[in-house]
Amino acid sequence: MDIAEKIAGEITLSEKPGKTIRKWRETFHLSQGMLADCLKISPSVISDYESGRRASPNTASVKKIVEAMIKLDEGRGSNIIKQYSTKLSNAIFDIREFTSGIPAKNFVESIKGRVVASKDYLDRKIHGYTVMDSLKAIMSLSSSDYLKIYGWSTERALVFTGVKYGRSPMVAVRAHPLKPGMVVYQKPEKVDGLAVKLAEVEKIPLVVSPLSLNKMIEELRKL
Amino acid sequence: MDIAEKIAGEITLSEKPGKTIRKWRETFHLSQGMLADCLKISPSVISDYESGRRASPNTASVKKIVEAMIKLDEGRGSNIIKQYSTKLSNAIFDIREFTSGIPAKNFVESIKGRVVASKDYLDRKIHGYTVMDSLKAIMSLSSSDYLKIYGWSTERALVFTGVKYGRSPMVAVRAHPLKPGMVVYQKPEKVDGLAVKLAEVEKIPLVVSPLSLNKMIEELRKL
DNA sequence: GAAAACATTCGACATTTGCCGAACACTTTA
DNA sequence: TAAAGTGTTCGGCAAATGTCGAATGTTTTC
Repeated sequence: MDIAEKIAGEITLSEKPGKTIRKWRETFHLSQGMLADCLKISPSVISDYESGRRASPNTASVKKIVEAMIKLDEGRGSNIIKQYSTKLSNAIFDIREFTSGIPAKNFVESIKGRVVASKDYLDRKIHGYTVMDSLKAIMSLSSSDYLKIYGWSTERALVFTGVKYGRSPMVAVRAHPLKPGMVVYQKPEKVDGLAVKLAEVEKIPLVVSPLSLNKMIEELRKL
Repeated sequence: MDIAEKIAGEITLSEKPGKTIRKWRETFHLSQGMLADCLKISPSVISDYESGRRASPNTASVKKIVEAMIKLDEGRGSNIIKQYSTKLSNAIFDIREFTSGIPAKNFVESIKGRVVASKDYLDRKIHGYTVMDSLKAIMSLSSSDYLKIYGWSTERALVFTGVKYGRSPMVAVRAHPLKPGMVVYQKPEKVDGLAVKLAEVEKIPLVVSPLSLNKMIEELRKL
């Protein structure tokens, strides 16, 4: 279930689809002109929709509009979800997007990591990372905050510090709809068997790094 | 986000809306005739939609169809999510919807429960419950499966058995977008402090029952 | 204040949809 | 096998939509 589906569903089920279209356009901070340009149609079409001149747009039109809004937001690198990031908690030590994807293997090497689960899934690219304190993150971030730690891309490594056995982070990852490209535990005492199993089921590489927090961030900054 | 929105969104975003309409109609085990009767239209209309004769149904039609499907399933007391319960892992011991909401306090009393967190939020109604094995559920249910354990209503009690300290279930609840009306631990050894904190943050009553699994189910069946 | 950006209204019209019902086809039940 | 239940196809047609562009209005920027 992604955001496109949610928006499309909401528009479709609305008594006034046009109003809902406008609501979402404004949420994305898009002008009618931008939307119309993206769709290569006249701006008056968007205005007609939003005013309710057409009481019941067809699915093809709604689909095009929703997809255009998402595409435009993506193109600006500041999606609506990121706008809500201003209130990040102090659970996050570092969060970065790479300018281009880093091979997962290189990422693991940079933190002298050892893969303990889903080793077969290291052929992917990592587009960013988030370093956070395990307990604080779980304590302070509810499910709707998770998109904050994912930043622009879910193709990222979630790095948990303050991990003893690492069961809770993997449970949280398991329960949440969005999945990271990799999970890293920084200097755990030991890795919990259930965490390994959950990582295998989710096909998410689970990596252990022996570096100190500062050293690890230092190395990640070099990527 | 409810299931109507998901279905409507999926239909709208589909390249072949008609096929998706059919998929969901069959998922609900409804005949075209039933759907047509409910909507007071000719069955051939439904057939035309599903065949794709109309490439792009309008939002009003999709809305009516989706709402009719949901209404018909409700009227039969066996919603589609419940039907998936037959394929649920053996993590689920019991799942039920009440015909009307039960006061949370009565629910707690029936299982001789003791509230250990969010006691102030017991003024709500509980519309159903799901009894599951904590570890098995976490292991076998990913985030998209959570709707299975929630049944038709999220206003339900999630009852976890096989709980030692109860941290993982609360972590999972914390991470997931949908929140239950109550969380119950059946005979835990002890209750983990973080679990209590998470329950307080989420404003979800956390209840401990001293009953055996069978005894507790027996009592819940009496509600 | 002027220009640019953004938005609205509305006539027009080709195209598509919502819906009907007749005729037919297929599947299930007794 | 016959009847009942379910589904399909398609001609027909009124209504609605997608879209244009001209004319107009509103807001923002310099």
